Amino acid sequence: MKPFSPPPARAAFHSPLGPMTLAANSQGLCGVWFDGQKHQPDPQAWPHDAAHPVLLQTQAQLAEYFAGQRSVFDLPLDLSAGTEFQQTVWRGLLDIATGSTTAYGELARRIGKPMAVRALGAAVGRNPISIIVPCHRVVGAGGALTGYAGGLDRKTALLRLELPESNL
Amino acid sequence: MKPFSPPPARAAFHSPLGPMTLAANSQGLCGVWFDGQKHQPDPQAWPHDAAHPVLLQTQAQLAEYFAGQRSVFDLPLDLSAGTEFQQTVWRGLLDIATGSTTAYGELARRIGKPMAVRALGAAVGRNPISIIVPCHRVVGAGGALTGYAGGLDRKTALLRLELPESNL
DNA sequence: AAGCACATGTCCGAAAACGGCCAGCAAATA
DNA sequence: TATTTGCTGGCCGTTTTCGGACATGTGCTT
Repeated sequence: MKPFSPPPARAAFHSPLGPMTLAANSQGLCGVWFDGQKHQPDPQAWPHDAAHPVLLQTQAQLAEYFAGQRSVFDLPLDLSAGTEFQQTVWRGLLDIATGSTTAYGELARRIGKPMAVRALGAAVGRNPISIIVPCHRVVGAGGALTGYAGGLDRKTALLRLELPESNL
Repeated sequence: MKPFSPPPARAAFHSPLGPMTLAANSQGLCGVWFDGQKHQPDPQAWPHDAAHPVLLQTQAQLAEYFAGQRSVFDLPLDLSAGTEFQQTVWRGLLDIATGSTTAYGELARRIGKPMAVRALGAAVGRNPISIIVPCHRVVGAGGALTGYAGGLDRKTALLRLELPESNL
């Protein structure tokens, strides 16, 4: 049986790219998903709690982000749901600045596992905290947008939002 | 991810048959193990809480039981850790009166799964709440004490305690 | 230029192994 | 003959094991 972990809570967020679900526990924000995206856990799994402080902050900062008025998030995050490798990858994602992109291979090198490129791809795909842990900023070696759990359309839209003058 | 489940707590109990560990959550008692027995989860997994009301009641009732002054337990139980089949089996165990025994095959018939005798044996062996869910009262078809997660010695001792005039 | 093999960690489904059994025989006792 | 003792095979839920598939990139072969 697993060690004790505090009760989580859930709230909704309506983004320009569709409805989303947010999740948090006492450690911090632990989930941000586009409803219906790949690998999303059952949203009913946690009790709804519109008053959770972290969820309120998240809603506010996401709204600013989509309005083009925020490029850095300031929120407590809980990534402990992932394996050690996954957490390493996800923390690596946090170092990719808004407006820039990084290739899978480059990121693999950066976390010290240059050979685990493909495994890294899988880990990126399971990132539980969309947008805030910016998995959408990882692209193929040639610059191609190779995949996104929320759908390539959304990946394109997010990058376009971050780089208005780009030619996506 | 699993549905929300409240924080558990743990306490110790010193029985005449050796040290034990008790565990409870807000739903009720969820574990009673002889320390070191088979299938016991890591005792450190939960925080120690000597003041938990259910644990206190359990300690009191177990003490009375070992003193020969209690044959029926009155405690809230949480069996939800098991699969559906296991829970059915465990609930079946609760119907075996103190001082009596039942064969594996008989119990299988009683829960409506006469063919699942062997699967039932496995489920009985994983009973998380020793003594109070009386898995020690299940014996082989010929009356032999075929197995016990806490060791056959303890099984014998428990039955002898419940049936002083028996010839075990 | 296009195709293939390989490296890596995790998840998921399928398949196989494993029991706290028991009844039916066969063979070994008395 | 009348009891034991021992092996065999089938029962079924759970656990364990195993084999692919992946949000890729490099290097070597056609």
